[in-house]
Amino acid sequence: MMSMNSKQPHFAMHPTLPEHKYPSLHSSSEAIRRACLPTPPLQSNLFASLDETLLARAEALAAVDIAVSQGKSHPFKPDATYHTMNSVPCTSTSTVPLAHHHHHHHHHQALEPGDLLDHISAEPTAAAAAAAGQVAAASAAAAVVGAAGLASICDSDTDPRELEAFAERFKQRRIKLGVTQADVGSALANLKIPGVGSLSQSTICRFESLTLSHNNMIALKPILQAWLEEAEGAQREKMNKPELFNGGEKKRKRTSIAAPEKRSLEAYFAVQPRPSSEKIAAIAEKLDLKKNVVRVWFCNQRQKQKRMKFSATY
DNA sequence: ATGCATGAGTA
DNA sequence: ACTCATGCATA
Repeated sequence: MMSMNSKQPHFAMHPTLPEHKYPSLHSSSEAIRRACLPTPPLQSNLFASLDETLLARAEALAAVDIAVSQGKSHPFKPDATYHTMNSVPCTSTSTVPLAHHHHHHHHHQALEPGDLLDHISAEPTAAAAAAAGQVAAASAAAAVVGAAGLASICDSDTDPRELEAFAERFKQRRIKLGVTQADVGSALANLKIPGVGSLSQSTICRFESLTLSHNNMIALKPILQAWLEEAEGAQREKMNKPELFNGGEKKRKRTSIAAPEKRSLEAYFAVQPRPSSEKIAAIAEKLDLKKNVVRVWFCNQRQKQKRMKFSATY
């Protein structure tokens, strides 16, 4: 008696449609993103296997940053770390979500010191490359689709421009309907689309602002499009009631990493986006943060790099 | 709107 | 132990 109300079997791309699957959506798109990204001038560890060097350097950078910013603004640091560390292993916050699945190829986890490349010359058109590599997606309407159909869907649905345009239209029309992002999220469950449950306000917001991965945008588009059409079609109906109240559940406390620590983390990240477990531990200790907090921070940071908005995918 | 977190699926 | 899709909590 604690979690069973909220969301249920989330939409999972297309668990009910075994017919199509993304060929190699990930690998290709990911590779493209990396190739197109500004690629920060890191890899400074061609010989430096010394963690200390990196750490020190990163810290130095952070220090400089701090000094500069505060040198003309505040006579002293705003506030030290005040992160609410609740050692409680949120195991009770089980929200029973998703049931997705994906598959990528491989990505070297251990970046060996001596890694070159990273400076791939920009490919002709990211869009073209993406279209070529990503011959998939389309969950809702993907029912049958012949060769021709597939081709067309491919093109229009994977094009970042189209996605951006759709996101814009979506928001516009959503507002026109006088519906909030949260409303949309919960209303999705009413669509009764196999494998599609409700989504949070967060996700709808991120869709509209393109702060989701390219693949995620592609997967969500048909679903939101379907909702939009439904909603506009029955523009007279009354929305559902999100009657959601909590019966004394354990609230999750969000950890807050103070600005100074955050700057340090960013400095480390610039040098080594994928620190080893040991380095993470070292960083955690230096910043007086829990190791897990640091680990998660890096994970989230990596995800951010892949979001549409900032990925130079186009 | 966004930061930190969870968990399924992988490798 | 990572990636990816998502979400709760919060600014």
